[in-house]
Amino acid sequence: MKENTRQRLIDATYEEVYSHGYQGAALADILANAGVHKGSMYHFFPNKKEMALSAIKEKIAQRFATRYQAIKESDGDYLKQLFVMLRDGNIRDFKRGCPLANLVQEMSNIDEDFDRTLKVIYAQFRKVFKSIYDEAVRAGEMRECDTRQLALFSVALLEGAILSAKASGDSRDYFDSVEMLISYIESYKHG
Amino acid sequence: MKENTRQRLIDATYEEVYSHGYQGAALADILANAGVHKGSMYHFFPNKKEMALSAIKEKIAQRFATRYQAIKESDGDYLKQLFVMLRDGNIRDFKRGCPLANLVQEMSNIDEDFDRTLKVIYAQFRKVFKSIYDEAVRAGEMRECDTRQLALFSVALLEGAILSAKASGDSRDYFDSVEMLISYIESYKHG
DNA sequence: ATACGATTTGACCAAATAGTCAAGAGGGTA
DNA sequence: TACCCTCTTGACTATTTGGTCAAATCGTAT
Repeated sequence: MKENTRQRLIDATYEEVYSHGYQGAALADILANAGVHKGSMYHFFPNKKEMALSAIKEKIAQRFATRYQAIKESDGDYLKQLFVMLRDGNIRDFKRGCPLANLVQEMSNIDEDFDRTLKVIYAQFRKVFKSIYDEAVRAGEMRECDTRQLALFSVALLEGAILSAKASGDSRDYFDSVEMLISYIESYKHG
Repeated sequence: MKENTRQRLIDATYEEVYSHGYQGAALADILANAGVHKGSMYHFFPNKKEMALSAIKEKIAQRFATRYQAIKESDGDYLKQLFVMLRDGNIRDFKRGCPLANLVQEMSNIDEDFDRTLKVIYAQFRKVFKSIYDEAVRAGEMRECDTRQLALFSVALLEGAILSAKASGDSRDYFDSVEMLISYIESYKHG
């Protein structure tokens, strides 16, 4: 039962924070959705902030890692797989945007602990992209280039594309942006 | 005195919301910074939300409009001017990020009134970019292309670049991203 | 069965929050 | 001077917030 309760809290916290931001996340709602009482929550976490940080670390980091790590660790067609993933609208929630970007925008300049935590996750995110490009270069799918820069550019555009769709309320803005990114990356293909 | 008070409230609200987000903006702090008493504020605005929406409209919209409008309405070297602006780090606050993006991320999926207001500003933003590219095409600075798409791509990357710098705490991420965008746009130059 | 640490319960608290309001100050006009 | 409308003052309220705590319960090992 112990791990169950803790996990329900993590899940509910992640959802609440994703939907309303950290500052807008009401502890009462988290508890109601998790079906956990207040005192019980304070048995597992010292306060709201630590619980939110745990939820972020465990949910977002893991999500990014598994999603892109799979591509990196496959045995070929790295770029093709990356493009499939970028084009997949089903893994995105355009209404709510990017969980990581939302939190960076809201919290990075407000709270040091959030800042530290988000820095790590964001760096991981970029690193995974770089790794995929490194593999692609090694496999001869694209020519030698500054993969770190390309990863930065890709992540920036990806985040901007998600933001555009959220701002306009039109998911086509995401797909159009991503399509342009893909054709840009394709210009790095062998040739 | 009347307009003075109102303007101080708008300015202080904008700063507070920019720094802490709307949900984290404390009315008490806004009032203290503006040097205005509570009842006085409620004479000018019906509530906190309307005051914030007014601040957003008046400050952000105007800011974007004037900043980019000037380029659009100049008489040549459109791309060159745009690049100068993009490269200008002095007009950016990398710690706090983009005032528009911050609010979109925080509020678009939470509150309809914010959503409507931000949609308008974001559309304006993209439209100004498109207009600059249209002028550049007309002036023969770049070849015919889908300027709407190019504007979308540019704005997405710009917002992503600002986010990257905020997330990593390193403004070079912004400059590097923007440099890549510029060289991409230059590939549209006549030839 | 008993004991004991890990969990759960829900009432309670202090602080902060946005918003209200009645009284008054100020300045212009008749 | 008297009037009136705009604006200001600051005390007050209702509500929500995150957080505390002591007592009850559960689960398991002895």
